[in-house]
Parts: sequence; C-alpha cells; structure tokens
Amino acid sequence: MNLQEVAILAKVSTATVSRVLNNVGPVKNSTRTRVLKAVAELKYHPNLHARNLAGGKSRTIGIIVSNMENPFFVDIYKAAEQAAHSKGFDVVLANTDYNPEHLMHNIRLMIGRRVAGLALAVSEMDPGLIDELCDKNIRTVTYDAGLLRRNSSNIIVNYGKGIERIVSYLHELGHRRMAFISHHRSLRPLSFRERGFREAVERYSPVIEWRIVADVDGIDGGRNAVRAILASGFHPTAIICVNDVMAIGALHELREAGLRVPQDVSVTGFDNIKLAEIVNPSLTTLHIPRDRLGQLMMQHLMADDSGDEQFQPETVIDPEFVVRESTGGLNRK
Amino acid sequence: MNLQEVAILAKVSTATVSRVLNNVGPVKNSTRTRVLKAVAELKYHPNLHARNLAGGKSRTIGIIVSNMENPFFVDIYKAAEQAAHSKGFDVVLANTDYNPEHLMHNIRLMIGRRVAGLALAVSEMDPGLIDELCDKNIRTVTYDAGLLRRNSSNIIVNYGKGIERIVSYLHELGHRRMAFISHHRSLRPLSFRERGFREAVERYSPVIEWRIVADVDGIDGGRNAVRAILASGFHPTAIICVNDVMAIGALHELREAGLRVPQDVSVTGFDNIKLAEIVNPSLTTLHIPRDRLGQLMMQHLMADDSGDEQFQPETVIDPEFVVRESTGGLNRK
DNA sequence: TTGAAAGCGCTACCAG
DNA sequence: CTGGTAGCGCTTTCAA
Repeated sequence: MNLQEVAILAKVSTATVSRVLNNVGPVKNSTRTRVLKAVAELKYHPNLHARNLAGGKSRTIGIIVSNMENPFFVDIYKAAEQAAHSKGFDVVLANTDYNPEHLMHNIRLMIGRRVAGLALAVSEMDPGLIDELCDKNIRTVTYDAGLLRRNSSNIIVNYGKGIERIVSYLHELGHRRMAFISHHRSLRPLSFRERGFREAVERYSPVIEWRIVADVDGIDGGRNAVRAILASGFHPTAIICVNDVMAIGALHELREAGLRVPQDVSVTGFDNIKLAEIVNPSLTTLHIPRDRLGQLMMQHLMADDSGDEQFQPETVIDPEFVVRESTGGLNRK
Repeated sequence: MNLQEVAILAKVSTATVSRVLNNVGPVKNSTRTRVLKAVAELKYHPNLHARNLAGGKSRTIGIIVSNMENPFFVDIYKAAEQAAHSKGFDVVLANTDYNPEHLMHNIRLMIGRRVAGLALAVSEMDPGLIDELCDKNIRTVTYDAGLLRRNSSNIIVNYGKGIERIVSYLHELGHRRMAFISHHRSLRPLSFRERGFREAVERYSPVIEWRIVADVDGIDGGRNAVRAILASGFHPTAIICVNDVMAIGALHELREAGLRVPQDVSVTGFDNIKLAEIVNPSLTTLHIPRDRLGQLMMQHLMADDSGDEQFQPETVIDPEFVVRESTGGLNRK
C-alpha cells in the first residue's frame, strides 16, 4: 500500500497526497479532507525509507550507550531523548555492552540510516576506529571520549578531580589502605579514571597503601571485586568504586562477609544514581548531572548552523561531592 | 557518496558493487577485491533506506517497552535483542513511559520503517488503538496485553495466581491488614493485577482488611505510596507491591518511618529483578523469567512460516514464588 | 562473470 | 491550487 493507492482513492495525484501528509504547500480544504479520508480508510502509513531517500534529510538522532543496565546511561538517554523530541527529532537508541565490535556495528547502522546527528555515550571509544567513521559529515557528540574531530564535540566529566576529592576526604578521616574497584580497565576512559585514582593516592605516598581490582560493570562485578579483595589478604579500610552500581554490589558483599559499613569499611560510588540514596547505608558518591549531560549532547547536535549559538567543541562538567552514610572515620583509632 | 561513485572508482557497474557488498551472485575474485578496495578508499557506507526500499524486505525487529528505568524491561529487551542478533536481525528499541500517545507514535514509526516484526512489552495497550494498526501485515507479539489478532501472538504472566500465592502465604503468617501498591491503575494490564489482588483478598473476607494505593512506577512511586498509606491511618502489616522497584521504594520509606521489615511490616515485590536479592532486607517476590520472555517473543516473531514450528498464539508463564527476608510472621502474636 | 535498466515509495520542482 | 515527473540510492531481473 503506497501513496499511489491513496492518490487513486482520493482522485488526486501523489504530489497532492504528499503535500497533505507533510502539511506543505497550498491545498484546497475540500481536497485535503478527501485525501485524509482515503488515508484513514486505507490505514495508510508512509514508508519512512522512501521518505528519507527522497527527502534527503533526516529528523532522526542516533544515540549509542555502553550499558543500558546501568541507570546512569538510562538517565542520559532519557534526558537526551526528551531534548530531541522537544525539537521535533526522533531518536534511535543502541546499546553496546562495552563491546567495541558492537559499537562499530551500531555506528555503521547509524551512518547507514543517515542520522542527522550521533550521540556517543560510550567508554569503548577507540580513536583509530572512530576516526575513520567520523569524517562522514555526520555531526557527532561524544561523552567521555576525549577525541575531537571536525564537526564533533565532546563532553567530559572531570573524574580526576572527583576521585582526588574522595581520596583526600578519606585520608582526612584516617584511612590509609584503599582499594579502587573498576571495570574494563583496558578501555581508555576507564583507564583514565584508574590513573586518576593512582595519582591521587600516590600524592600521599607512601602513607597510603592501595590496590586496584576490576570485574564486569554491574552489581555482580562489585560483589566479585570485593570478594577478590577480601580473599587477597589486603584489607582496605576504604573502597572506592568507579560507579554507584558497582558500589552497591560492594556494599552487599561486605555485609555478607560480616563487615559493617562504614564502621569497618567505607565505600564510595560515582554518578549519584537514584539508588545511591536508597540503599542502606546510603552511598557517599559524586554527582554527575545526567540531565544536563543529555541535554548538552542534543544541544550540540542540533545547534543552528547559523553560527549564532556559540559552538563549544568541548564542555567540562565538574562532579559534585555528596556525603552520605557509607563513609566514616575508622573505628579503631 | 553512493554506489555509483564506488562503481566508477572500481571501474565496474553498480550492479557488481551491489553483488559484492551483499555476497550474492558470482563475482570474479579479482573484481571483488578491486571493488572492496574502492569501498574502503571511499569509506563508503550503503544507504540503508535505499537498500530497504529496493530490497523490499527488512531484517529489523522493533521492540517497544513501557519503562526503560525499570530493570524488568531492560532485561526483556536484552534477551530479545540477543535472540534477534543470533538470527541475523537488527533491533530498534523504543520507550513509551506508559504514555499511550508515545506508544502510538512509536508504533507508527515502526510500521513506517517496515520492520520485519514488532514486539510490544507495554502495559498501555488499548485494544481500540492497536486493533487499527495491527492489521498491517506486520507480525506482532505482545507481552501482557491480552489481545489477539491475526498474525499476532501474546505472552502472558499469570499474575492472578502469583498474587494469590502471596496473599495466602501472608494470611498463613497471620497477616490480616494488607495494602496493595500499584501504578497506572487505569491501564488494563495493571488493573487486572489489581483485580487479582482484590479477588485473592476477598476470598478471606471479612477476615482481611485491605486497601489499594497507586503512584508512579519507580522507587519514588513506592515511597510516595507508603507515605500515603501511613498518613491514611490504615496500618497494614503487609504491603504487596506490583513490582520490585516499587517494593524497594516502599522498603526505604518504611525504614525512614522507623518501621522494621519484616518485624513490623512485611513487603513483597514482583519480577525478581537482580536488585531484589541485593537490598536489605532482601525481597520476597515472584520470579518472572525475563530471559525466556524475551526469547519467546523473538521466537514468535521469527518463526519460519514453513509451518514447521508449532505456532502458539498464546503462551502463559507461571511466576515462581521466592521467599526472602522481607516477609515474616507478626511480632505480636 | 558482468552491465543495463526497471523499479521500490516518496519528495520537490516546474508547469499549468 | 493541482498534476506530471525527475530523481533519491539501491537491488534485481534480463541479456550479453
């Protein structure tokens, strides 16, 4: 079923049907209603592929994230989608599970779809791979990717500063043995955070002993990491997690092991997802404004080319320290 | 940049390039490599719209869910996507936030994209609206929607049975005042669950006092609902939540109010998401196998037309009762 | 093994 | 205000 059939039923040309459907150009009211009736009668739905092909331009934004199981990314996606909708764009979402091949596959799909813009909130950015793809003339905005190309902007969070804040806070509380829990250490953005931790902690060298352990992203990852730490014989008094979800897993595993938080061990997260204030004990963490992040990404993608809006190629967001119940001074002073 | 340019650079016809790109038909090896080189050189990405238009068929499955913030739906999506990928299909995801208009919009988009199949895991199904749309010849599978149409199958969870199980269990423990926490009462599938509760509880009439309260889906919804209950003066000894996420919110609000779970109040969830075993106290709930659900949906959509596989128009899944720490007998016997 | 050409369904331009 | 028509980029016969 196509435009033609509608046109025949309405006794007009396809051009007119098109005009009616797109609210463009002048159409006599009587014919418009006639067309609309035919459309309804046939339950006609325009073929969007044909429309995109013929029109040339697309009103669709692609969004790719690393892990939809982590509320952090869901929040970004929701903010971004809302911003896109408010400007009349549709959104198509893809998830990579931190897998660079999935990322490539999805980027290819997005390019193939000729999206009007592409937002990448992923950690598995490989400069090499992306470089190749991104000199299509697709506008791109990345989060936490640290690469800048033509018509591509980047939004980054100052993780180093955040982690430094955490470490110094814990140090003041008297903590001298710390562990850092992460995931996907080999991915660049994650390795930067790890380095942030290392630098912060080495500033106090050799007073602070430390250790880094990694597992998968998620609750189970946090649990496994804590289990590994405890089994290793290294007994940190503070555990710093690369994100809240892993921290929540850590919290649970510590409880299982009979350790009290924060009396025996302090725990910190990163992101400040909703759950962080709900868990027991509630989580000390760093707030990253996902709303703003999502909005910013869309703003960059949909900014007028008119050059009116100041196009910022890079935006830095400072996380905000939120102290809750999961951190405290040492029991044995 | 299009097929033509590649063809020219490779000194062949567009037909040949197409053959190479699709691995179809015979192509001399030397020309194949020549074409591939041209493709790489130009960083050519085929226009998927054109491809779909010309090919007629699509290898894309549409998935629409109600709330990506609820891990229940994320789990379904992930299982479904994996199943789809394993059969060589791509997936495009959409989220409705329980908004029937968003649902309509997204269904229209999916139809416009001429997806090979459409999976609807949404609660806001309105028989009227959908009826109209679903007699396109798009294969559809719904979860929890209770409507059956031509080339459309349905997967349902036996909520009534599950809730009955919960109520009788709580009754045995001595509970006589129960509250049911839900969301979007006016949406059919949700109202069915509410009815399930009502029927189960009235079976013990007039022994059990009960009450139903609703708020939005999510942690805050659970919190608000509990606050409303406590403020109402009705003091239930057991709170039954329509899903785990709301139950987790309820748990938190009860703690804030100084009530102990399960000593003062028992709480149950539904779904058995990962978090249910992590929260403290861990959550008594009903397990719904999201993996199987997602796989089933894809199986229904991608079943061979060959009639070989037995096409089941309806599949019922029984949830499985999981007792954890959030329920117990009454303190004062 | 390859090329030419006819569409796929729609938009947009040009006439009338 | 409306119709005719030339593409959009690709797949797919049909011939060569």
